[in-house]
Amino acid sequence: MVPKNDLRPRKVPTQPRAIATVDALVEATARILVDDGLHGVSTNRIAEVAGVSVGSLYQYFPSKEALVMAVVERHANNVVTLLSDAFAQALQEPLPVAIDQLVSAIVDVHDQQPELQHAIVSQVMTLGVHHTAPMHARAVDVVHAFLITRQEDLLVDDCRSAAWMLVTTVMATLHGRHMGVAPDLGTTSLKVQLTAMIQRYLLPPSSA
Amino acid sequence: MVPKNDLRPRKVPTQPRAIATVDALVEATARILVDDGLHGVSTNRIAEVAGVSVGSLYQYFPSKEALVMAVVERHANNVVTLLSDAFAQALQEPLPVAIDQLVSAIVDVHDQQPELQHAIVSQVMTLGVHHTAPMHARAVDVVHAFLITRQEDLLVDDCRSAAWMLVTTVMATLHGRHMGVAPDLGTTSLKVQLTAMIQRYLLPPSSA
Amino acid sequence: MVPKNDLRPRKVPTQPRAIATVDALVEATARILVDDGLHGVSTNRIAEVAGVSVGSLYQYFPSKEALVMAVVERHANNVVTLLSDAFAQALQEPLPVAIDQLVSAIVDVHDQQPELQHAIVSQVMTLGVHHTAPMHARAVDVVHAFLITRQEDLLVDDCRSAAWMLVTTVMATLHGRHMGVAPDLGTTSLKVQLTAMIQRYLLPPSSA
Amino acid sequence: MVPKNDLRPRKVPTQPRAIATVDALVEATARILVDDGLHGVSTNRIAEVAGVSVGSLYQYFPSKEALVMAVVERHANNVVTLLSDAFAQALQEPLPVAIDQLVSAIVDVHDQQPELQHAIVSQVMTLGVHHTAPMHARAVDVVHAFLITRQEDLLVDDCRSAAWMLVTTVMATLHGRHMGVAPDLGTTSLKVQLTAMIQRYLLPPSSA
DNA sequence: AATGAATGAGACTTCATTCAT
DNA sequence: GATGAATGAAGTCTCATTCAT
Repeated sequence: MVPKNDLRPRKVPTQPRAIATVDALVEATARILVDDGLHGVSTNRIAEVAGVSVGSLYQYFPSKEALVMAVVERHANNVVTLLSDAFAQALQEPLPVAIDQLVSAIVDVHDQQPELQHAIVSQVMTLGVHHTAPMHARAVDVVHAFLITRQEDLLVDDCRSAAWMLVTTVMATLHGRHMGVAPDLGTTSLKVQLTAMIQRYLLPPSSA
Repeated sequence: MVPKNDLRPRKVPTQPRAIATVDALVEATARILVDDGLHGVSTNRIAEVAGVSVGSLYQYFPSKEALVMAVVERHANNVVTLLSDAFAQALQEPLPVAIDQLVSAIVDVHDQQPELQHAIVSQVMTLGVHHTAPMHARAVDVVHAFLITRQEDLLVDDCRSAAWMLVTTVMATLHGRHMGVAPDLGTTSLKVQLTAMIQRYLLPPSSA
Repeated sequence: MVPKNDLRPRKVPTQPRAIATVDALVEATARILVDDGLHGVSTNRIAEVAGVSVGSLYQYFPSKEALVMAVVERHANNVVTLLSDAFAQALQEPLPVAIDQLVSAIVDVHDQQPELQHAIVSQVMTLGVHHTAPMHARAVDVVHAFLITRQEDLLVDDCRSAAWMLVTTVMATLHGRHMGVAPDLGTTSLKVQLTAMIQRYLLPPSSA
Repeated sequence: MVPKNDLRPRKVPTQPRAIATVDALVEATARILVDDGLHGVSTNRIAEVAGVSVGSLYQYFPSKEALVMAVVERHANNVVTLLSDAFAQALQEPLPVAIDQLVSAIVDVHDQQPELQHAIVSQVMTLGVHHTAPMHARAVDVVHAFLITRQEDLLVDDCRSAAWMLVTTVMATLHGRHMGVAPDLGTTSLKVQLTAMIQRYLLPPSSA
């Protein structure tokens, strides 16, 4: 596809005024992404919504893609922060409980800002998967590490494949919910189904 | 998001030459989609690649989006056609075998034109989910119908939710493969994992 | 400096309407160049002056530089055409007369469109010498060829250096005239001085 | 062309720190001019290269053009300083020797900073000749004065025209050298040719 | 005096779409 | 029917300049 140039911010603001500007820009980008999709994102529009001039935008971001990336990263950091507790606790629990708790936590986290969540997933791929793939890979690594520590209790032998399957599946169902696709499982229902699927996939029948 | 105007073709070509033109246009659109992503798709470019004038393009399609939609539909039809046999046969088999065969068939079908497959999934969502959602719904319906006929053999009680879970999961894993995400399961491995997951999800332990 | 991308026209117009458009564009560019200098040349302005839309401009030229280049080339062709006669005739004459005639012809040619002439020389260099250098080189070659055929009558031994000196000198004086520099030699005066300088430079005292 | 507003520096720095700032700014401008041409010169860039803030730049210079002008003037002063000795001495010598010495001195001086020299000549004209013309005129005046004192030994009658011819010719050949135009005379060769041309132009055959 | 954040006009360029031939 | 020249709104991005701190 297109080997996108450089999506890193141009400079990190230190003065409070500048920080506010950058914040407003990222915020505005997220808003537009949610309201109108990637299609509605334009540098002029972002600047306008942020109440800032285009010039300021380009002082901190090299392109509109960089701003979208900033939104993605900010969101990813939120998610990671929110999940770290759940992971820490799950390590202490017996597997069936751990799975239950983790699924629940993940679903809850993604219900925080569902529209942004969905916008990111459905729109950002267009910019080239290359930029979101690392996050997916990171998630796979985390799950993989978790599975290995419990391998003796699991039905699966290939932990890596299993980790990949789990991450992919969980992600997909989370995002699928907001696609307006019937029958649009409710939060509870989704938790139940996901937990069931994962427990049966990972654990021997007796322990579930 | 954006309530897209009208994406249906403007008129159905009857003369052979006209049919060839329309074909070339859709083909060209697919090619560009695969090679450069949605970003590279422009009406002028399509016309050029198709070896046709822009004017002709607008004689048959009201907009660029309509052409992309035509690509999607053509692909969907291909998939449906290829799968119908597998489904017909699976109905005759005992459930575990049926699942095995269906998973295998679906994976194989999606391996037919993986780049186009991926391009469609990763790029087309931007145009608004509204247009791809119906296909997803259709798939859910088919699976739902299938599950209901076998309900007594299944572990699940809510067939609708289960159908949704299955379609979403299968789709996600199929598409995930082409995202360059580690560890990139091979065809066989994917079939094994998917079959395992689904069988355990649907069937009581004894029958698997 | 800057390795300018590609300054060649995008496509050659064949339809009369298109030819008129391209003509108007080049003409407009020349006008602006003369009136306001390179500084005043902008694609929007060119299109406006040409009575054409910007889109049309970009249909035929990849950039504003390409248009400036087209102006330069058109002018160069004019000059070459106008001079070829003079050169043909000068070959028949004894050297002092030939020099006289050639100098006279060149000065006259450059007096045709002095402002354009000046604009080109004073403005176009900024775009990188690379693009005008070939013309200079061509001129040097022509003069070199001429000198060699008469070498036995000349005072100079290094014809190549002499050719370079002559071209450079003649060019400079021609362009210097329009720079508003005192005392701004008149046409006749310039011819006299140039002829004198060149004849004494090239010919032994007796033959001048 | 464009009647440029006011290119004089805004205020003369007196404090050492301020002097250093101004110096750095002019120096930076020259560097950029040489490296990237006028095209690369922007106030922000100048400030950055000079290690100074844009604000400071505007404290001393009213515009970007003013800075470029400062570069030109600084260079011109250098040249004048370096040449004054040569001129003083040349006045004592017999004409052929004087010409020889002067040509040699001028060529040497221009070989000092050839890139800056070339950058100034090829780039600065775009800003409007008006600003460089005075320097040319001053040069013509100096040469004119010189010629008049020796008029009885010269072949020429119109000293003013001759002075103009000489300055224009010498300048052109000096600058032409750096234009990458074949055959790119070497320093010695250029001196020889220039001396020859000028001596024969100015002096009667017997005295050369 | 110096800083550097902010501004915004304006330059460049593309591309969906129309329409005369 | 087909063609492709023409259009111009809209988007991207830069850069000279100001001004509050």
